Amino acid sequence: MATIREVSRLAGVSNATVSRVLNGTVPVSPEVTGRVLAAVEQLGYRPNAFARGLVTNRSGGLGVCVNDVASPYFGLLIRGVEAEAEAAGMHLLVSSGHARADQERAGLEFLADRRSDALIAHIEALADEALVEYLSRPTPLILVGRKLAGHEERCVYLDNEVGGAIATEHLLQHGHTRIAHITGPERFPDSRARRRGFECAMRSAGLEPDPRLVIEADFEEEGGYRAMRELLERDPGISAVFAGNDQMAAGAFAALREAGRNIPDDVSIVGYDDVLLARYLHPTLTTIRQPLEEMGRAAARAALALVANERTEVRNRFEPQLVSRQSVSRLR
Amino acid sequence: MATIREVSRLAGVSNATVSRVLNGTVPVSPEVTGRVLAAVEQLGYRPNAFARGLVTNRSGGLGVCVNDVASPYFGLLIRGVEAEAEAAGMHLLVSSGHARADQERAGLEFLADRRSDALIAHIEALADEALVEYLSRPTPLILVGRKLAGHEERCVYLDNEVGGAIATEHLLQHGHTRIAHITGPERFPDSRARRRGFECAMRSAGLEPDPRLVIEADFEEEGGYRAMRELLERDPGISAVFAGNDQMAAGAFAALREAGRNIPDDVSIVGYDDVLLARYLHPTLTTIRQPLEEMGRAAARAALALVANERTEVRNRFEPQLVSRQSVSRLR
DNA sequence: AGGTTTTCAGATAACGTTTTCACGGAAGGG
DNA sequence: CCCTTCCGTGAAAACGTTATCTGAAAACCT
Repeated sequence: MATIREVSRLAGVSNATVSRVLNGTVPVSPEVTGRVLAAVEQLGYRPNAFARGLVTNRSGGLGVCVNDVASPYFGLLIRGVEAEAEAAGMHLLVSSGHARADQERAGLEFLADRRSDALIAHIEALADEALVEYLSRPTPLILVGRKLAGHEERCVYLDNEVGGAIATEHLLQHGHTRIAHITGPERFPDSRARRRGFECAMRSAGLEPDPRLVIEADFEEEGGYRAMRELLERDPGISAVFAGNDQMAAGAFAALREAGRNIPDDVSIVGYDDVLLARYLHPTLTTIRQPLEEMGRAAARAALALVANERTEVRNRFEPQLVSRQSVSRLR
Repeated sequence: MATIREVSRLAGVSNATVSRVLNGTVPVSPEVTGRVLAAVEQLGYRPNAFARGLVTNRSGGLGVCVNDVASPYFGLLIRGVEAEAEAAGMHLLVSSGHARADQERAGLEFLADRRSDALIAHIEALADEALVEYLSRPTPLILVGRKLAGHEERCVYLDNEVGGAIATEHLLQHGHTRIAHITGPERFPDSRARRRGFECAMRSAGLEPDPRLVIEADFEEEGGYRAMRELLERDPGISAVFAGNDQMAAGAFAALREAGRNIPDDVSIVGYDDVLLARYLHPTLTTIRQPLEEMGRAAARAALALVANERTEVRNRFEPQLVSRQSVSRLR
């Protein structure tokens, strides 16, 4: 690979001048600029990112730490981040935390060590205190999908309690009262918030949520399937289900069909997230939309602002929104 | 951030010794090792990746260029790459090409400039000649989902023509003869190969494929929906459809349902890819499985072998496989 | 015991940029 | 026309590692 020195020799100038032409930091005469550009072209010169980073202390990289790159949920999030990063001429470094504290920790340190200019992380396992400590480290960190009290400006989040309540109210409004709830893993703050929303909405309607109708699953299709079977056994009279995410709702679909129940005539279902598959299910799934792509963009903008040390105003708080499709009907 | 010099001063040794302890390149006495490690710990020292890269010319990064990080297809691929990279202590740089030649080019150069140790790319728009040229560049490149004649060892691919044929034969075996085909964009080699497989299988069965029953769409749900409507108009007597990917099959589902056709009793459908949603559709989708995650792993292993200059034997060629579910039935 | 090898650790030279400082010449002001 | 300001350029000093080259002491032979 050609170096900046070779370019400078060929152009008959100093390496400093080549640097100036390429970065546009200081005006250089048109004549010299032309010679430099020609030499760059001729040698196919590409600046060495390591050397540049060593002196500027910038990598142009945005670190992203999520659970699983292949899940539709994170796919959308990353797409948003990527769009914003690309527009800013930055690239993405990704790392998976797999929702395990040690791996999340390793992922964050890994990305920071590689000198990401900033980090965006969807952390599920690490405790609040640990995260607060990370917030004070030199690499700017934006948390998405989580709200840290006292650090809201560093978080891009959505009120899952409100989302859980909206989902539940939608079912209540359709006349349902025996409503079951399939939650995500207890250890995820999101799961707990959605559950609180569910319980709160039930109580507001004068109904005491039956603990036997709340069952924990794993945010996966298979878990939703098993949970639904268990629920039908516990109470065959269930007329509606609020699933903690769309994948579990899809599993519940399968279990209900297997039990000969029609959706939505016998049992209504509301999901959560509005990932792609919600529109592919049959009947299409009524769900709570999280504007994931937009949240990814917002997180990226916030991160980039921190890097540039700008006081850009970004949107931190997003609202869950009901997307009404075909999986809910009025109780007969 | 603490530097290696500060660590060396605190430990009362030279910076070279600290480097040796940390990298284990040369034996160092236990006593000195202990002092160094203690100093590292005390200062919270983290080696500077830029400085290290500058001298080793390694970044520990694996560049990945795909169309769209959020699509289920690429999600699986990336998951495979990521698993293998993580095991090797490398991290992922990702960039989107959006299936446009200029962006694919920009993505590859971007990643190479950032000194990825190797690149893995799913290139759809760039021509073969351009790719061959990239193969000769200093950064090792592995192509996935594409076979470059004469460079098979640098490609991880699947025979889409065989896949297209398998799908079609499956429908033929169920007695169907009026079979339509919804292809992906003509400009994608994969689309063309699947189509060739379709036509080949038809001819082998003594049927001349009707060009009016082959229609081009965009690999998206919406495109599949429109294509299916158009097909029904052209020939209401179609009894089976081979869709170029699962998303378009899902779109076709919607169009068929809208037209009052039952799947699979009135119309049978076969998809392609076996992404997550194939199992969520109702009825579940019979499709051609591409072992994407495994292909991602193979590509990563091949790339890592190139970096290490090893002659590791990796699997280049994968076989498409029929996954029989509920969307195909015997012609009545 | 004397010489030779081995072992461990220090000094220092890269690596390829950006940036600071200095300097000569041109332009501008009185 | 001289003095000052400004502009464009070059020389050289970082930036923080790893790796090479020495050197001193310790261990090993005969």
